[in-house]
Amino acid sequence: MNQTLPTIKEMAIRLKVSTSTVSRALSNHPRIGLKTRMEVQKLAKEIGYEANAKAIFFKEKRSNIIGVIVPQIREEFFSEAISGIESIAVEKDYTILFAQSFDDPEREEKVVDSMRKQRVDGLIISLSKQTTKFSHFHKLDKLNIPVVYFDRVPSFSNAHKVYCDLYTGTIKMIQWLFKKGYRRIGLINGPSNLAASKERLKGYIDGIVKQHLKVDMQLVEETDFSKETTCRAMHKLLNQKHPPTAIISFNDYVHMDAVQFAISNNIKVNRDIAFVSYANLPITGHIAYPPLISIEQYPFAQGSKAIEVLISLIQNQAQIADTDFVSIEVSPDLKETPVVSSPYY
Amino acid sequence: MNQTLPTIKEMAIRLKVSTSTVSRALSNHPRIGLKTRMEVQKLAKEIGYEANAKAIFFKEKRSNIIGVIVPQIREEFFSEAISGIESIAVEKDYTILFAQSFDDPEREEKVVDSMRKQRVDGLIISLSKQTTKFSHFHKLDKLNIPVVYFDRVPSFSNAHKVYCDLYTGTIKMIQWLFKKGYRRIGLINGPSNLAASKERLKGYIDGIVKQHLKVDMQLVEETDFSKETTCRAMHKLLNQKHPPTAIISFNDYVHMDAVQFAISNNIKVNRDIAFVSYANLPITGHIAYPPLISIEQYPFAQGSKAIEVLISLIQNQAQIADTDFVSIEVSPDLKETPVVSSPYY
DNA sequence: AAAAAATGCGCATTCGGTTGCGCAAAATTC
DNA sequence: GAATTTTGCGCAACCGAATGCGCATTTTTT
Repeated sequence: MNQTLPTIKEMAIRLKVSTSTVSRALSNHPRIGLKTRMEVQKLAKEIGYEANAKAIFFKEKRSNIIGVIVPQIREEFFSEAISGIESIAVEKDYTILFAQSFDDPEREEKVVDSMRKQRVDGLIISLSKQTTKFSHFHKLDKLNIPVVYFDRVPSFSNAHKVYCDLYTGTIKMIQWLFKKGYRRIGLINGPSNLAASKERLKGYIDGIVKQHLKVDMQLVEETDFSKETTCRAMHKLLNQKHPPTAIISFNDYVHMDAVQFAISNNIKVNRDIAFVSYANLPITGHIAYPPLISIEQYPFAQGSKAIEVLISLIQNQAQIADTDFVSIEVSPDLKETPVVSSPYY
Repeated sequence: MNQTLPTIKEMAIRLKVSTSTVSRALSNHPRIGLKTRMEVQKLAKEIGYEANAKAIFFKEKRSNIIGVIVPQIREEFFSEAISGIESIAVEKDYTILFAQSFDDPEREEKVVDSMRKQRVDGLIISLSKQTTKFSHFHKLDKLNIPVVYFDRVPSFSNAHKVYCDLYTGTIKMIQWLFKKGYRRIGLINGPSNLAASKERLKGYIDGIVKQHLKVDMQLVEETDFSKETTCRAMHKLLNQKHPPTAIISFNDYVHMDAVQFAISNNIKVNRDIAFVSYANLPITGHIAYPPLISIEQYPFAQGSKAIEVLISLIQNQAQIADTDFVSIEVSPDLKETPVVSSPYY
């Protein structure tokens, strides 16, 4: 067990030169003679010298570490996004410090604090559902730690953001349905207090209006994401005088529950009623009745974009005025469900 | 923009004491008088002083950072595992440095190296499918960085491991099927070169033998995880003189593809043929035909266990002999698919 | 009242590198 | 051959905190 690691000091002693010479020789400083340089580098290789990154980071006041906080990694959207973030990070020699808020503002504050204490070079975060306080983020400003919000972004404008515009996506979706001949379009939305639900509803209403259809709030139901309330919503939608001929589900999970309910009510999925959804998860490639189309939100791309923005912020920190805020809207697309290979365990 | 952060030096000057006094006052050293202590702590609060963790980590030679490497975060098994790791980490004031190998040994080596350079306090890793070289891990030993392998663990014994014994799980599953009256049990296995496939096959054979049934290799097919080969495997299984009455799929994704194929061949799922699987993913709670039972591998628990072992290794580093290796087998269970709420995007 | 112990604080070193500056020797110029 | 430039290297400061040791005071003990 090699308790003491090789340092430049040791090498300096062994080679009877100063530590500064060793340091410069290792970084190929032209002022160090070729002979000395070679000797130093040879010895370094021999004893397996490796600079202590902690010492350097300490002196240089950077760590090459980027913090990433998402509500829950088990949500496929976020695991894809992190995958995108991580793959760019490795490319650019950054590492990812990872944490989850579990949609709890208190935990979010705690993990943001711990990232601050670790002095990450920058932070990428998708906010918890309930975040209303931003004081823990302001503390980052004092340390000059740039923040890029993604997907669940704050509403104020003085922040760097990368997100997907579901409002427009919803309008596109309704346009698509209209073109296919669907006129009574239902929506199983999420809880009305969520921003994501409001966005969808706004897009839904404006989309309906845009096609010169009548907005009928009988066609809008809510789910709290449990199978029960989704089924209840389906029940209400199906048992009206004029039931919908197309149903938009809040996400692919809700879609699956809705489809199951439809089947058990002898409805021919995508024939009697068309089902469409948001998200476009890999799993939908394996289910019997995937949505006809999904709104693809490109989590991997959003993640990649977010870290690219962040790295440029980090590297140009000095030149950036407080008033330049990056705001990137990833345009959602309508996508049919692709066939995918299953992951391997 | 507060370019210069408060340091003990500044506080020392302002209070006309030495930095050592400030340092000790902040940590409530008894040798510092109560009055001085209070003054220092008051000023610290006022100017929002916070010790520079980098300086401390540098001096103390630890970072409170634990590295975690998995093949792919988008595999639900691993995202659950990391969730388990992260939740314990936050509790114990560690943070998680995260990376993926994407099942590429070269990338694995690269990310292990970057974790080493970052001087993580310890490493948790699930190996890539193809890892055969371990030199990058040996380099960690020199730095006294303990490693805990989980799920995909190496075969040599001198390593700390946490994993799930699928061999036993498979035997249990066959016993369960036998008790339910199934006698012709098929297996859609993964590629035969994978350790995970070998383990399942061994369990399958021994399980069949244990029930005094005859091993019939006609009942064992392979998939490369694409829908096509899974369907081909199903086709072969169904078109024999005596087709299986129960089918074990390699994982829930393969299960879904297999079930889809069965349905399109007018087979009543779980009536004509019983379907069982490994993994027990949250998504199976949303599909129409979940496996009758799944082998639950407790990824969250495995992750939690792994980090607990690692933290104890880190904290008792001095006392631990090189010969004490922890090896924890998480016992797999047979589980019916639970109904779950959908995650929210 | 002298000796011993407790109190309160500062000096200087350490962690492992990087870097500005200076100085001597060698090489070049005029 | 003197002046200038280039080459090669070392000294010492610095990053921000922790800490062993020592030195005065003050307090307690005998």
